[in-house]
Amino acid sequence: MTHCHTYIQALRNQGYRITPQREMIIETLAHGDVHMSAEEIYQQVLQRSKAVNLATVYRTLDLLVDKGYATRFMDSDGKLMYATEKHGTHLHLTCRICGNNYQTDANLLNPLIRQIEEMTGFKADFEHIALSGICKNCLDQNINTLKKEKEV
Amino acid sequence: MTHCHTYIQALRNQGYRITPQREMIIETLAHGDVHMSAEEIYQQVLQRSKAVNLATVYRTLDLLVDKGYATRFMDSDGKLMYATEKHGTHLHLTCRICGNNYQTDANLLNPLIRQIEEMTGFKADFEHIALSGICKNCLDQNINTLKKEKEV
DNA sequence: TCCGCTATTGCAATTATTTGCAATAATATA
DNA sequence: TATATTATTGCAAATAATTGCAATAGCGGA
Ligand SMILES: [Mn+2]
Ligand SMILES: [Mn+2]
Ligand SMILES: [Zn+2]
Ligand SMILES: [Zn+2]
Repeated sequence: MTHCHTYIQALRNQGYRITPQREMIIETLAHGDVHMSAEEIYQQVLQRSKAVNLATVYRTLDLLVDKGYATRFMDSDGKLMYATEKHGTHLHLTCRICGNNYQTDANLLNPLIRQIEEMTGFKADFEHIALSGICKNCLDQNINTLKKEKEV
Repeated sequence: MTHCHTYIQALRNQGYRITPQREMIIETLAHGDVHMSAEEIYQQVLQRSKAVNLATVYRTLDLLVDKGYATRFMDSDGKLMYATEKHGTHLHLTCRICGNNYQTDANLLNPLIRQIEEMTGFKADFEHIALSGICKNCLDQNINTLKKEKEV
């Protein structure tokens, strides 16, 4: 019993109809790579059945994101990527200089999420977040350049 | 001397050419609403001069984001929005149920950013972040429904 | 099992964003 | 100020993502 069945069951309980398209799309995302684009999911589902449409993939992904079962973020090429939260939470650090992507323990977010809840009552999902900044390598290499920029 | 001149000057110092298009686009974003779409900026710049192209707006906004002078996020309609960091840092909380958008003191992020830097050396920008979750209102109203979902 | 209701799909059209390329214009240099 | 260099622009085409609508098919009830 894998987690994609949890999502499917939860959707059914909320009154959503379970179509073969939705099942295949959810299974593909849940069992595939951590991050997948709509197009990648579409191509994989196509190999199983001709009865899918890219628009349906987008709509199903939207539904999953709405429900909080998946997260969406924009990769460095500007394309939207999706991941189920069951693949583990993410904290992406993207370097503005070299473009490298670092992943960090998402537990770092726990205190932030707890504090937001205490202060505002808002219960933030413990999910994928992407922060941009400058990585250690680039900081070291560009320390002089950066100093000059700051002086402006 | 407004902050848009700071960005323009910084770009010049880095060897970027300062064109009237770039000036107008940067001024418009820096002096306009906190969040603006590329299309909105384009329309405002058009009123000043016919010599702008939407593609140039997108390219200039990309440059600002790359340099860390502006941030980009996707609004609830799926459109990309831009804001200069000089408009103040943001912490958006978007409710998955009612769709409302709450803004919170971005200083909440300070400890997280500090901890990331200590652990990884990555210097995250102190910038616009959007978290999704469920707001207090919706939590209260839907507490039973949510409980049921969890049991699945 | 069949039927009716209506959510969901596929398709095509629309909108949003990106990109290649030739023309233009910003800057450095003389 | 005139010239050379090359980054930037505008345009049009490509790609990514969304949406309206008629056809289809889940699912609950007879
Ligand atoms: Mn991720
Ligand atoms: Mn913002
Ligand atoms: Zn880097
Ligand atoms: Zn809400």
